[in-house]
Amino acid sequence: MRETTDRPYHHGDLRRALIGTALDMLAKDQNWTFTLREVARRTGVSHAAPYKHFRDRETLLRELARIGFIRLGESLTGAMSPGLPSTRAHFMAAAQACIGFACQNPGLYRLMFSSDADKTIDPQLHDAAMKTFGILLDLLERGQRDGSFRPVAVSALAAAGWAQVHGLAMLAISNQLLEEKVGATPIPAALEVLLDGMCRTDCPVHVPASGGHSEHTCPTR
Amino acid sequence: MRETTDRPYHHGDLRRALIGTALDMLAKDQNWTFTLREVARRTGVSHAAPYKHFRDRETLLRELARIGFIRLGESLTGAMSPGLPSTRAHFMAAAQACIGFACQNPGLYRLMFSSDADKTIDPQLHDAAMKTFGILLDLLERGQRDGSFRPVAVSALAAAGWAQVHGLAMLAISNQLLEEKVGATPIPAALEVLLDGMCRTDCPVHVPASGGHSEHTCPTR
DNA sequence: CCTCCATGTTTACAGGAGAAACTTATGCAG
DNA sequence: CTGCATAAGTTTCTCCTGTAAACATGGAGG
Repeated sequence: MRETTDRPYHHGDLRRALIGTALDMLAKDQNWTFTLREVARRTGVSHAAPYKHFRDRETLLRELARIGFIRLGESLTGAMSPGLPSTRAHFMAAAQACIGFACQNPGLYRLMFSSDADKTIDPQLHDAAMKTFGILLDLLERGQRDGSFRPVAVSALAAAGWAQVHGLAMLAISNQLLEEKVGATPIPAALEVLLDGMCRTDCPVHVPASGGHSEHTCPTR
Repeated sequence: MRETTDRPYHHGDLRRALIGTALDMLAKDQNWTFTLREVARRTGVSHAAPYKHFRDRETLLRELARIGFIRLGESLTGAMSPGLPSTRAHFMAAAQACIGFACQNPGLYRLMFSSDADKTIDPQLHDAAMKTFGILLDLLERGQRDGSFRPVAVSALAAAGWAQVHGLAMLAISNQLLEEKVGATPIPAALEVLLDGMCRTDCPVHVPASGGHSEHTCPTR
């Protein structure tokens, strides 16, 4: 990469360079509040140059989000090493990887799930998000096949697992998981509670088929 | 309230009026991207007038977040009518109320949990957030006392429940709960799964003792 | 060699944050 | 009642952003 040396008027691959700069800034900031002009500045081009590659600021943001989903997917698959003892352990590893990704890339993570990254506008972004979500679905279906997870609708498990992980991630990066509220190790603790609800036991609980939830008999201690 | 009639130079209660206008805008927008000038404009004062009441834009945002926590708390207590059959049902009602609050006030909800509403800066905001969180804690402790919830560390239940509800809320207001991903009724379905993990059964599962396994320190900015 | 065109740059404009200086009403001392 | 200190609003200013339009440059194809 020739960076500060020549600058031959035509950058060569400005699009990629802008994305790289923006990702760098996003990797440290919280709020993806970076300004397009500063991205251009740090990339060493004029403030209007980015408009030759992205129609507007939001188009760049969506592209960043798309890359974020791809990277998150890589983190997830990387975390689920086949050596783990159970599907439950796989879920745990994937969940922690997802939260770890969020903590290491708070701005990017927030962007990915913000309404600025509107998936109804950009089909490629939508595809990337769906593909990453598919990793979770695959894991859940595998867990149901091997008897680890309860035989409820897989979409229910997906909603629960996703919401839990996303919620922990968002709370973590917003610094809301204060010890006075949720203890010293809230993330594994919360995940264990959820997994207790997802995992099969020898006394299966009700099936949340439609609206009504059946009565729970809680034996006295 | 004399609003558009006289305008006697001194508004009378501009601070409250600004907050009201901002809340109105927040109640409809998604992104609390409102500009301070527009708040002033809609309130009918000059663009610099707000600075007599709020040091800067973020100070106003924190005040809005504080009010949001108070209102959310009212929603929660209002939802837990004493007629409900079980503590589990109380939790379910409170969770749905919280998510409903978020869906009706997406901008405000997002603001409340964003890093723009930095609770380490404003003690009053911190207090309001803690007070609302206390409603959840009380519910969980009550549930443990009456035998509904498992006798694990209450902070684990709190982390799990909070993350689940917050995650569902954030996903819902970001329009991420697409049916193709999580089914038609993801919110009750996910909550039931979690509650199965929180509630006591005749075969209690393991205890996630506080000797946490993995490290997840999130760097604060 | 000349000309086209993608990719740069400069210039221009509307709008926002916030600071400083100015204006108006109000309350209080005498 | 007079006169001023002060809180609260207004005007004006500077610096910044997004984005459009006009202009420049240099490599590719005739």
